[in-house]
Amino acid sequence: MAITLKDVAKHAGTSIAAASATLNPGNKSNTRVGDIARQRILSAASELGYAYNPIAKSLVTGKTGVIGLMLPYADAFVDQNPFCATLLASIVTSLMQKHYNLMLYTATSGSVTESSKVAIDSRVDGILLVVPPVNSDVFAHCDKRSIPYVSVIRDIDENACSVNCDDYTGGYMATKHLIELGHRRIAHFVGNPDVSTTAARLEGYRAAMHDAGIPESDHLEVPSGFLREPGYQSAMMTFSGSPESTPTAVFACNDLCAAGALQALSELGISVPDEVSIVGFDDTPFSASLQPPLTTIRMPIQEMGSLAVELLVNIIEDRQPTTRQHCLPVSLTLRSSTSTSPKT
Amino acid sequence: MAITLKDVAKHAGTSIAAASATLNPGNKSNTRVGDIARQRILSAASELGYAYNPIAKSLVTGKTGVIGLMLPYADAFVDQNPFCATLLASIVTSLMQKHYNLMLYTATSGSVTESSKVAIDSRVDGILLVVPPVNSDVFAHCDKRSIPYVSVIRDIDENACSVNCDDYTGGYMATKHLIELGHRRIAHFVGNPDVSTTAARLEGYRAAMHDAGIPESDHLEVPSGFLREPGYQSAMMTFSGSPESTPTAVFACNDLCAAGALQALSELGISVPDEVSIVGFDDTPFSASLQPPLTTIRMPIQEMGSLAVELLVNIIEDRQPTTRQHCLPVSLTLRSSTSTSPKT
DNA sequence: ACATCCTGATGAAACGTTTCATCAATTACG
DNA sequence: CGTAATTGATGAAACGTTTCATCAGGATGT
Repeated sequence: MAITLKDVAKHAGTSIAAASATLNPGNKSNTRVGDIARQRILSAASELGYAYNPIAKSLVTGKTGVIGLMLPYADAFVDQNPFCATLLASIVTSLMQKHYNLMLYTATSGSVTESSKVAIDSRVDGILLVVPPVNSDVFAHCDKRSIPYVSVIRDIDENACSVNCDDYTGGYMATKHLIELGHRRIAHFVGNPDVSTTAARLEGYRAAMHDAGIPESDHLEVPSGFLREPGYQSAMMTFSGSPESTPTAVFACNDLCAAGALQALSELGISVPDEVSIVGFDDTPFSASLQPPLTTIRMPIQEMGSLAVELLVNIIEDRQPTTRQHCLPVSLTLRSSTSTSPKT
Repeated sequence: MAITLKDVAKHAGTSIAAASATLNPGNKSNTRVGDIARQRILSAASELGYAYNPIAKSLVTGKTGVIGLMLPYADAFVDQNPFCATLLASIVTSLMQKHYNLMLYTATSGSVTESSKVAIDSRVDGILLVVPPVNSDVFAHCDKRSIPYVSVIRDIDENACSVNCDDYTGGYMATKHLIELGHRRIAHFVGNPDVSTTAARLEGYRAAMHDAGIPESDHLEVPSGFLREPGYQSAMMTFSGSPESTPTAVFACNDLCAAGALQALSELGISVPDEVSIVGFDDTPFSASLQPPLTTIRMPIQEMGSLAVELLVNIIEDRQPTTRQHCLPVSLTLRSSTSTSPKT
């Protein structure tokens, strides 16, 4: 049916080895082929419409040129969080530059390990694990099959590679920004406990509060989540009480959560930022479209994606990276959702 | 190095064929294996830690169990339009249910054909082409290699499968909604000319205007685009003139464009919907987070994704679909960005 | 003139499956 | 009881590459 190297070789009157060496860029053999033969092979190939079969190559080389990307929380993260799209775009772009292809896997929170097995079994050269839940044992499975991996947005043991951003400092900066605007009663809408950034951002918040000498009684940690809906709910609960005991500012665990809070406050008739200030975390393209445009902590999402790819490809190609644990800096993006405390 | 079927067979004292038939679900051969042998093979496999090699299987069966997804406009569409994320989530979910894996490819607008060749050459079983530019000859390449494909959001010739939504009716409904609210000077922010939906939505707009007997002079077609920035620019241009000659409503080509317009109007101090009404198109999760929440035409994005997968898998598995061209209905989602015309 | 080295080239052995053709032994059937 | 069908099982030939080992001949070096 399909045209193979054998057909091309026969048509050109050369050996299969010569045809392989000529037509294939990645050929590592010491097969040499002269100019006359090369020309004949080339024209035979184009004449017959030869289509190269990477499957056969993979079988012998043991490499597929494919890396897997595991995105958990299929229903929520991929669909709803623009952060995911930005990361994905960055990863796929970096990967194509390095001539790797991308196999995409998703999982629900309970099935990360299970789904990762599927990925591992499909013989990818390496795998990128994004936000792997804290209790997951994916890493062990990768090790067992000796598949290289890089974890994105989750610290793991020091032998493995990971790419993070400085969530702790981000939490600290966000909170400090609000404190400097004169706020003292500052709520933190806390993320999901199975994501490792949650704890880091919370710690940053607590540290900033303590460093400013704000008493525990003014701390307000509201269990929330990384989606719009929990942000909405948390804001509804927090701001339905009497105005005196209510916080004047919120540090939301991410922008989506902040968007939900914004919506709730709008419905409650509470003005942002005049009555309540809000800071988010992520700075996705859509955060600037919110009304008011959201002050937030900028995560270097694109850089994280390309760095993760860089690391993984290095490991795959046997260039062990010097630094294995990366923590990228964050910064404060000032927009219009924060202003001085009304009680100052 | 790795454990193969041969190792398992030797350890179990059976033939390779028996081991293959036992350990592999998709085995189509007539090889029969009894209970005793089966048990020995099973335990040998788990004892040795046998890892199945799909590459070898693909080589002989000619199937990879992988379908390719081509997302063009890598820099803009994937990164910025939440519509893309929703579609992607739907596709990958449907695909996993059918036990296919997803290989993701992106391209810039100029390189769709080029990038698709990469996809085709990597031996996917089929390919999903999303929003293929109108002048692209990807289809021809797929045909040449006889790779099945389904086009999403673009009509093509009647032999090929495609999944669309009813853009024409959507444009008509959006415009008619504004007309029924008493608006007569209604602008349409037109999308990019290389996307086939652009023309359909524009036609719907024109038809609704004509059917309402609104004179050509009240039509206002502003070349814009599917992103936030062009929406912003178009609104800035349109609404900087004197209020009398200015439209009282806008039908934006999509929600992102509408978001940009919303931003511009907010900066110009023009109230939505009190002074100007806006309708979008797509209804992505984020459109409800805009301020005011956006009235828009709902595209059945998830259904389109799963239908496209359904069709493609059917073709791959030799069940020719009865209907090849699909056009899914759209509906009007009423939110707060539209109200009666101030001039009524 | 002899050993050495490079160049161009080739045949064949992998890689790990699937599956076809074949076979012996058992069971079913009329 | 003889023939046919079924069951359990196997060896070996694909699938389309890569790459190793080998070789002939010409050039080079001493």
